[in-house]
Amino acid sequence: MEKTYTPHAIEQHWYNAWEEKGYFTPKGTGTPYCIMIPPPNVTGTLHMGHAFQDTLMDLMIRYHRMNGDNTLWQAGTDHAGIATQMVVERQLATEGKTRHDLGREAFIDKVWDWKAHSGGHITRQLRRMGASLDWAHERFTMDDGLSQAVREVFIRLYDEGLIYRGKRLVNWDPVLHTAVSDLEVQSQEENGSLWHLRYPLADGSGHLVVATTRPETMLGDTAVAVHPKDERYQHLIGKQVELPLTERTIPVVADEHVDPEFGSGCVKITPAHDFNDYEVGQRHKLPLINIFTVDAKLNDNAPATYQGMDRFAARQQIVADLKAAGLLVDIKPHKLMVPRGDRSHAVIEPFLTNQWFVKIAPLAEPAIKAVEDGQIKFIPDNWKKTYFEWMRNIQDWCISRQIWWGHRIPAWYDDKGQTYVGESEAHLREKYQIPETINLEQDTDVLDTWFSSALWPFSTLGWPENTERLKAFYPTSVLVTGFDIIFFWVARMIMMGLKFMGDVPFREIYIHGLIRDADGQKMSKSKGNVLDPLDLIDSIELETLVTKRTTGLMQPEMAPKIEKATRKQYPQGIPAFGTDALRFTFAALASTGRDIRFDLGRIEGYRNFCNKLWNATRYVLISTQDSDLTEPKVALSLTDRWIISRLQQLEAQIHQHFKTYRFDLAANALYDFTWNEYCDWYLEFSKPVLQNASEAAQRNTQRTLVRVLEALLRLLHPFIPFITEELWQRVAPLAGKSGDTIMLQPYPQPQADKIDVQTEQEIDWVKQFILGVRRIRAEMDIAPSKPLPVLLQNGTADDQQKWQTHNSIITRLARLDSVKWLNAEAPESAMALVGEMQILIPLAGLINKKAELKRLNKETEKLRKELAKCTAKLENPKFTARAPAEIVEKERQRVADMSASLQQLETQAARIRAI
RNA sequence: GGGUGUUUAGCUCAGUUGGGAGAGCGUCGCCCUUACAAGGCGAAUGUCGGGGGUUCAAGUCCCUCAACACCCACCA
Repeated sequence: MEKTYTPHAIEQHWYNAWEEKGYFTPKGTGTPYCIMIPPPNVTGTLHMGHAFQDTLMDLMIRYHRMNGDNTLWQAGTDHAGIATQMVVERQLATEGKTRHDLGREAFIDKVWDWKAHSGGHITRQLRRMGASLDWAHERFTMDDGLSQAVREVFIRLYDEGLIYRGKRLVNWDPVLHTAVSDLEVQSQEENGSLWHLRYPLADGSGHLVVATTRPETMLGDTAVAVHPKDERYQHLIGKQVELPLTERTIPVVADEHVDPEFGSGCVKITPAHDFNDYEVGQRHKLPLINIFTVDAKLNDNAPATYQGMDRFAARQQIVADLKAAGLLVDIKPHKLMVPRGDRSHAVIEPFLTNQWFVKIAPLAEPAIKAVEDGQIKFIPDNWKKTYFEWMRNIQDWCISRQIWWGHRIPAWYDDKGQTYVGESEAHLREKYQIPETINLEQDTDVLDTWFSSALWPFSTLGWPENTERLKAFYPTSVLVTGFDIIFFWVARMIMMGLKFMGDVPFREIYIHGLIRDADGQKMSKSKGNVLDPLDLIDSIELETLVTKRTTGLMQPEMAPKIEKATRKQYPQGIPAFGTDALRFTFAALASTGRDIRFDLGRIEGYRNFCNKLWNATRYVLISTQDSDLTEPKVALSLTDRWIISRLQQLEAQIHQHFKTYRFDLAANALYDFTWNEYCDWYLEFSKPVLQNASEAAQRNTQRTLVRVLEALLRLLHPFIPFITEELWQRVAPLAGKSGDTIMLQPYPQPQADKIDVQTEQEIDWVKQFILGVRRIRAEMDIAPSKPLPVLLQNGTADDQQKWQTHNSIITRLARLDSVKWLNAEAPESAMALVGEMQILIPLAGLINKKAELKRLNKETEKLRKELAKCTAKLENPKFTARAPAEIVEKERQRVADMSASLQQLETQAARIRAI
């Protein structure tokens, strides 16, 4: 076995072997356990958020698979409509073409082509993470089955009146030429101006002043509104004003929407280009005048001089023209929230178009109830508040998109504009007896990507067919996702699941935190602080990292700053830590309800942990070579029983932590047991046994070394699958285990009868003894190599018995020379206490008197403080009267123990002083 | 404006029903002790954000203030 752990040598090999042998496919028997992967975009590359999320899912999946459940982790990717279309369009752009040059069909072929060649990137990366997804049943949101499910859902919702088409004001992306949903609009604060414009009254009796951040929309104004109770403007209500730059006059209306405190208290109303104004327009039956084209250029409804101008050019021109006409009163700087498309970053325009909507209220109601009733639980529980907040204020969902890549809306129109919704043109002609002479045109729109994602928990399992997989795995067990898509995805899956399956899509929703950089900043390309999980696994040279971080920036001027920071933070680049270390880090940091700062120090520490495990295994293998490890013929030793007992306690904890999604606590418990109990103590205990003890005792210890390690590897496997498989292959045969893979071995279950509290206490005594000697040695500056003579005094019969049992271990681990029980007066010594028993190390030649006094003093002080606190508590009559009896008793015991120790320490100090 | 979270050692974070403040990293000593220097042994370190309250007892429960972070909605 190699002396040092090198992750690369083992990872690739084991993953391929697992996948080839079909270990990721559900075994078909046992309790079903299922997680649906949140389908990554087919265009995507794995980022830290994915890596974290997928690690958590793989942990649960491997845990349940080992527990014997019928375990499915459903694989798949999302067609990601706009994102994918943009990728392919960008590619076309390099050839100087647009999608319109190709036409719809050829373009879509091109996208499929792209998917076939480049679409598998992220699934390959998932494999590098060790994710045990059922690749054999991988799905894609646009494959035939899922497309069929999408049509079925659309048609059924339409037939029930839950999908409708209407001309509405929607969020329009003038760059992508499509409607987007409310959720896809990101508002951000930007600097703008508030223009104060004068509108003359039509009767020539004066004017009023409106304030606006968007002067160009004035060309679409159809009213001015004032607050009905605003005393300043009572006389204006019902009058007409001349709309400057146009030939039109518009009315002054009274509406509650107006805030008299803001601006001038008069608001221009543009119903076709503002959501609030639209509402006002509806209330007052105002006409809607659309002044924009799909590119947000001024259209034919605008005066001729402005037609064809871009909205921002038109703004400047209109302001200039108003100024020239003496109608510009004031320009004030003003901060405002600008709505931008989350994909194109273009300023979103409220725009009047025909779109398809899902009537959401009837679907939301049962979805709210499911969470209220606890049929679905959020973890952490708080997220349900966010969920309710949104669901109770939910708006109809605009599901049509004017792009090409996606599920085509299954609606056809005849020449008279009659709408038919159905499976296909042929079906419809059949169903409605439409002769071929009547032309049917399919709607050109496609569906919002999230429409198909909403069906993911059942469409992937074969719905609308009632397949075996669907029966077995729906509802799924848990959904693991980030808070950012609770609205986009989680809520919509719940609504669709309840509607079409009659049951919730998952029983629990585990919401994890965000991975941030070491300074707590969000990772983003523009900040140049992105870490690539694959670089952490494989390593990356500084120069490559710098190049990676500084190319393709939206703001290239940031490059020098990013380069400098990167060179400073990673002067040596990033070393290879391996997948297991990365996974363990994610697990260890995954406390619930908290974002994670990812710090290289942590992953390094856990890489070292893997190395520790590697070397411990090496020791065990070396120590058990050619040994007979059959059933023990004599009783196990106390140290053997101790580590076995500790192992049971660990196993119980791990199960508990999985149940409560506390992967951090599970990882810490495993780390602690492996390093601080198994390696630091048990392996050390085993050394004297293997050198000196009887053959039977040796065999028992060898057997225990192997068996505990074997169980430990299984416990660790969900966290660090590669190294545990590699090591298990070597250890398992010695432990009498057979099987092709650790992946399918049973997860260890605690056995209550092997928990032995008394033995744990006894070994604790041994540890205290050894630690006492080590402390004196270190603080007295005695060379670790020098064996020490020790005298024992004041011990009980029990202490003597324990010493008898464990003397060889203690002698070795504490490096003792000789040990004597003392009845007579002790010579001048340094002292440590184990309970009442004194461990004395004679001063002669070894120990500095002053140093020992100082050391005793320090311990005495600490004890005295603690004792004072406890005594005060006990002297309080209210405490003894009201606190539970066992708490009072515990305090009394502590005071007794501390007083006894204190007295011994003081006597010892006095003795040394007297010398 | 509405909502949610966070604040514990130098740093990153645990702290389960209120009952002796913990871990990792870092720091400081000593050590190449035959599994491991990616290591071993030992040590130091806290007005648990501030204030108030409930309680015999508060990091933990309640109120309040502050700082930071995030989400939703917005004033044209």
